[in-house]
Amino acid sequence: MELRHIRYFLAVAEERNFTRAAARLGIGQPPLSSQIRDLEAEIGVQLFHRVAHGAELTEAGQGFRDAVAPLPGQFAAAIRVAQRAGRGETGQLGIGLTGTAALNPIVPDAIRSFGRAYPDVELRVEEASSLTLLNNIVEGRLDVAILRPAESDPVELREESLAEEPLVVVLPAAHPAAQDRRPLDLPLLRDDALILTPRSVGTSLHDAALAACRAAGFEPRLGQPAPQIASILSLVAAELGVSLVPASMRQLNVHGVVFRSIRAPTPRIGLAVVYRKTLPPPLATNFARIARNVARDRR
Amino acid sequence: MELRHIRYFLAVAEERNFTRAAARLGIGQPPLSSQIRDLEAEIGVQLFHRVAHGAELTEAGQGFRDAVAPLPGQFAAAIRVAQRAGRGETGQLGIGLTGTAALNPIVPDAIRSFGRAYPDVELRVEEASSLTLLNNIVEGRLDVAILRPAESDPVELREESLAEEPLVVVLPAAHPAAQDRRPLDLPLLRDDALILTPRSVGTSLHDAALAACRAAGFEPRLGQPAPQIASILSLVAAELGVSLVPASMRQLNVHGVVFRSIRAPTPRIGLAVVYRKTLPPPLATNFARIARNVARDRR
DNA sequence: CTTTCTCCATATGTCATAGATATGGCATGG
DNA sequence: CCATGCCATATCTATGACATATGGAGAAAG
Repeated sequence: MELRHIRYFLAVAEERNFTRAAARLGIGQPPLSSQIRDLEAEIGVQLFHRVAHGAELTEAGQGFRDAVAPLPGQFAAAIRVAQRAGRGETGQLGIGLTGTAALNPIVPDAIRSFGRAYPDVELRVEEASSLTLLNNIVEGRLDVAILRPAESDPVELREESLAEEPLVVVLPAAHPAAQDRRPLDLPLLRDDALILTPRSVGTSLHDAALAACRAAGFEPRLGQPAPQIASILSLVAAELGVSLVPASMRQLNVHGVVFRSIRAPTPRIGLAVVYRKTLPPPLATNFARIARNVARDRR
Repeated sequence: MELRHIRYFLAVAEERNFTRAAARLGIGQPPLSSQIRDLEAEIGVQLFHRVAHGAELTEAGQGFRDAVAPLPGQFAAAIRVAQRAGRGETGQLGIGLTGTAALNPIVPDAIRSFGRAYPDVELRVEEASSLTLLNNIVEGRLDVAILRPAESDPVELREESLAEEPLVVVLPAAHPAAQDRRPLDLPLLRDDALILTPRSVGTSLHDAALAACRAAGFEPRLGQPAPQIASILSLVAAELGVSLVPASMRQLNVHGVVFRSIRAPTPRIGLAVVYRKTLPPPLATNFARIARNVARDRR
């Protein structure tokens, strides 16, 4: 049995007339009769009484009609579902964020915009280190991520830059350089311990901070490693050292720390949206597009 | 799109492998590839990622699978519905009864048996005059009826006799013949008014009663007509006359009336199940069969 | 790095069958 | 009684579903 038989059957059931039903279906009457006869033979039950003035449903035909009437609509609905999913308007989207990326206002903006543009998409947001996120995307556990891009990121991923922001210095409130509000000369920190997350957590910020110090002409002394970005601020507040962080972390109001911008050449760090180059979920590219738009409008 | 495409799609989606899916479907791999390609072209969306080790569902494919997975089962269910209805195991059955037929114990027995044998059939029982019932059956408003058959019943109906029962006389308790318990000689009633329903309500009992009197050698005097069978007893109790009724009406305990059987040759009246000769609903023939069985077992 | 295996796509031929056309039978109605 | 409307049968055509043969590409194995 094929959908064709159902469509033909329903047409005859509605018209109560083979000839008119055939016309409506755009075929001749004999093939329609033949198809209905085949259908009846297959299910072993007569569906129509052929009477002089047309065709009447039998009891079996009525039951059959009730059972199959919704089927053509379900076929059509399935097609629409597939098309919408193909355009990336439905489904699930797993978004990954790193600790510092989540603090950049572009990120909540982008997620909010996406949620409005694709209300039928189920969002799943998780925070993890850059390396975890990149791995998850490569292996398909995650669709897209916003993070700090690094040279070492896998080549099979597409990274689209969203923004660049300056690094700023974080000092304990009691630090001698904490009172000055002017841009700070990095070499002033040459004697302080530099608190960073381990390079295994995120290469980008780690490398950017080290590179900034070296560009300023000194090799920093590394202090205690911080397990996560947010805990850098706690360690600084505890006067265990100083650190360099993206400017957007200024919005974290941690007691006992002071942020100071850095005198030119100001080191900068990027923010990028990342997804698979091959077979990207349509949702992922849609999300990336919206994130780019949000970033552009903010610039 | 045809059901075939759905079956093929679901097989590939499950096997994640065109070759195995084709084997399971009993066709070759190239035609399967071709059918899937046609399906994708029709809905304009790629459903599978063709990768080295097989085929993976795209987002669209996953949505499509969720939407179409139940369809093959629904086709099968529709076939079963039609087959059951074709065997007369489901649907509605309209049963008509005349006033006197309803009193014969065969009738409730038959309805009860049918309800047990076909629990999925929705029963609709109505009581009306023979002529109304016969008309309703001819015109399709009713499927089957149990009534007192008459020669004048439409030939396009099939009547299957269920039983015959004797007529008995109904007398007012004060009637001179009411005391005797032996079978009564009909001519004893030649001076009493005979109370009957109008011939337009039911020819059978009307004619049978008149015929019995004439066979007994007298022309009865007709009393006031009774609108329904049951009201005959009330009119007799009111001493407006006597009547002849089927023996099964004895179970009506109306105060002030006495039943007496009739001396041979005892007039008899039939009980029959009636349904259309042409295009009888399967349920109607099933009901008639059960009614015949019940009647046979009671004999 | 080459070989081999696996799997899907392409190419081509065949056959089943959906459908067209022509016609006949059977009711109903003027 | 003939005209009309409707469905069934008969026959032909052509689309397309499927089989067979082959190619190409990636992964696994040597």
